[in-house]
Amino acid sequence: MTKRPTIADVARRAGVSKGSVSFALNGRPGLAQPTVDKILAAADELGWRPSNRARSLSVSKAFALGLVITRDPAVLSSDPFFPAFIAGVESVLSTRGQALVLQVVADGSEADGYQRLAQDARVDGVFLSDLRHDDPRIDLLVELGLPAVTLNRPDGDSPFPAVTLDDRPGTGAVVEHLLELGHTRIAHVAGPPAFVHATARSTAFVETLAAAGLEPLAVETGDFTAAGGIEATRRLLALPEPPTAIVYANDRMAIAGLGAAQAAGLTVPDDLSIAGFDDSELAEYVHPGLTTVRADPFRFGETAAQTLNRVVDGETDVPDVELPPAELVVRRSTARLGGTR
Amino acid sequence: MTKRPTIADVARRAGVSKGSVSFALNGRPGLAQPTVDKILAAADELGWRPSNRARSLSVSKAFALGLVITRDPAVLSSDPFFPAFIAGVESVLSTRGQALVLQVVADGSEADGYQRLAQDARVDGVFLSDLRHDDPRIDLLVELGLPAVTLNRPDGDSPFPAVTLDDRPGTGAVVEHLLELGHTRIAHVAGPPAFVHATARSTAFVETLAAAGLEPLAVETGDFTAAGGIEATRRLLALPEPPTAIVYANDRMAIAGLGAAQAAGLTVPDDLSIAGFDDSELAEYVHPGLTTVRADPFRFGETAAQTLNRVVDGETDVPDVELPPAELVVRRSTARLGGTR
DNA sequence: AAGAGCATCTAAACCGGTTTAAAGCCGAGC
DNA sequence: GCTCGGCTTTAAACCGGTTTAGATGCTCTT
Repeated sequence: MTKRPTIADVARRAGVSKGSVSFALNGRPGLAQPTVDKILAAADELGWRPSNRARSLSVSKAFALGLVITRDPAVLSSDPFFPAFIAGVESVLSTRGQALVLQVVADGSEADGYQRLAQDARVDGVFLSDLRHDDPRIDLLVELGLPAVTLNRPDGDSPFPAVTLDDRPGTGAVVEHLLELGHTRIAHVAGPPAFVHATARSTAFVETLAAAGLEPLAVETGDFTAAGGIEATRRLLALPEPPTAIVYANDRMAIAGLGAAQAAGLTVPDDLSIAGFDDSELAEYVHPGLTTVRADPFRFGETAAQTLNRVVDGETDVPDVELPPAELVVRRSTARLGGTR
Repeated sequence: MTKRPTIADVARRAGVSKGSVSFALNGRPGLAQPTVDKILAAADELGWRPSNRARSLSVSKAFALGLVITRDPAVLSSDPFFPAFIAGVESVLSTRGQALVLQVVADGSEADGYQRLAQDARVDGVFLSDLRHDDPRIDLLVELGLPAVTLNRPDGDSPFPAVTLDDRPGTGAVVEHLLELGHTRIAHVAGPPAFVHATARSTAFVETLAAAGLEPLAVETGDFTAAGGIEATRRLLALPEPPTAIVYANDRMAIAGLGAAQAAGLTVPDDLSIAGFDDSELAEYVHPGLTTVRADPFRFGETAAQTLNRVVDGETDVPDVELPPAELVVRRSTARLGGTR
């Protein structure tokens, strides 16, 4: 823990000027090869690593990306998406010497989070997750001049590239799977309609049914939490003509719904088929195993980080990236109506 | 998005020197009150906020704290601890203008994470989570000269303050609860013995039974994941004399175990009582609701951040902080042996 | 009236890099 | 022999703050 060497130490040792060291390190042309070798050797011997702080100041970059998440349990909490997404992001950042700065903000005040990250100039760009319809954060970020990448495509104009993963094929596959099993009274527990991914899932639900000439038995709006899943399920089961199958917009609501159905004396899947979305860890292990839809949040994070870095690096017209759609995972929670399958 | 004002702009506007502005901002003595007012007014009019980067460089501080987590699903994934913990940490940092830097590293190479944070001088201190017995990270951090706070108390010597939350009373309460319900054949599914909190829970389990003159029916080692919970549960149920109650070291394993028991044709709690640890979101909503133990990870994060900041601020001999122990939450997954309760 | 003492403020160095303008050196060309 | 131009290299400015040494001006002693 003696003081770390500075660029001046390296310069002195190599017998050159600070500027030359900087040039050598950054691979700038204009230095003779022997000089470069000499400098790099000296740097190596001293174990010198350029100071991020000094670099930050002189090149006006933070060498960090930011993620703002709300404290809202509907978004954060035990959502399986974020941990894996973050891991994917990190896998890219660590190779580039960048850091990930996390901002957790109170419900509804996400704007403050971006404001802080921008004002403090902590990051060079941010991930825009849990995109909403007419998301005000887009204009905010434009105003703040903070580069961004959106997770999913916003409905309005956006100057930022989008990394998208189409939820609709997965949801459609769930519905078709249920149709094949003979279900016709199918209900949906959606997420809050403010979220783009929530409505993508619910419209896919409705449209797939429509393509088969059917109408949804009911669409209840949940809030992606387990508690919301319970509530919505109870309402559905209390209908005069209850559904024989329920498609949930995420696993948390589905697992909670499974519990509610069992608590109401129903047997899943004999009396009621249940499907989720996310393929969270527990989906495989509850009883019965939950039929669900699996995406790849790690890759989502990876791709989002790469894309964001392209715009941070000054590239213009960075194209959107479309990830392979989520796919159906069939387990025991869905079965032919009224019997073992 | 015009360029942000610098301290020189403020100085010019207030008709003073840069130094004076710095003094005024930091509340240093030696400036006449009217001058201070004048400076602050000028800063306000310009909307000036001192640059973190410049400050970082000159005072040699990062104004950020770091958290390293492994990509290992046993630690991360849908663990309900981290999201809430992080939210608690943030609640402290945001008031001090600090940022939280996250490092996600591959399994087993946590050391690299701290190394990187230290070498890049990204943070002023780190949280040491998922403490292990004889945790090598402590010596590493000492060597790196990076301040830290440990979550739970390490067994060896440690120069860092510890924020602790005693898991033993909670686990003990679970066992006593089961004893009161008449159980005597009680098994435990522990976490990996390398973790301090895993062994704390299992020794509390064993000791509480011992105090009642009983021995554990069996102690299986899980890995805190749902898959591990399933495995351990199957082994226990396959015993010639299977347990009538199982105490799991966390909710994920418990919920998975619940599924395994149901899949094996058992009715919980009639045939088997099950208890978890964490009170994760789903615990309340699975069927039957999971008896578990509730801690307060948000407060844990808050306290850890405050404590770490004290050492970062240069305070010596920062005392350990003991949080109120986790408490028992009784739900329907535990019942009197062989009957409705 | 001069020096001491104090409160107030400023100039300049400093943190550790990057970048620009210019200087030094070399052989080629006339 | 001298100038020119290209290749290397350096000195110094710069990023935007903090901090220290010292300048300034004022009152108070004596």
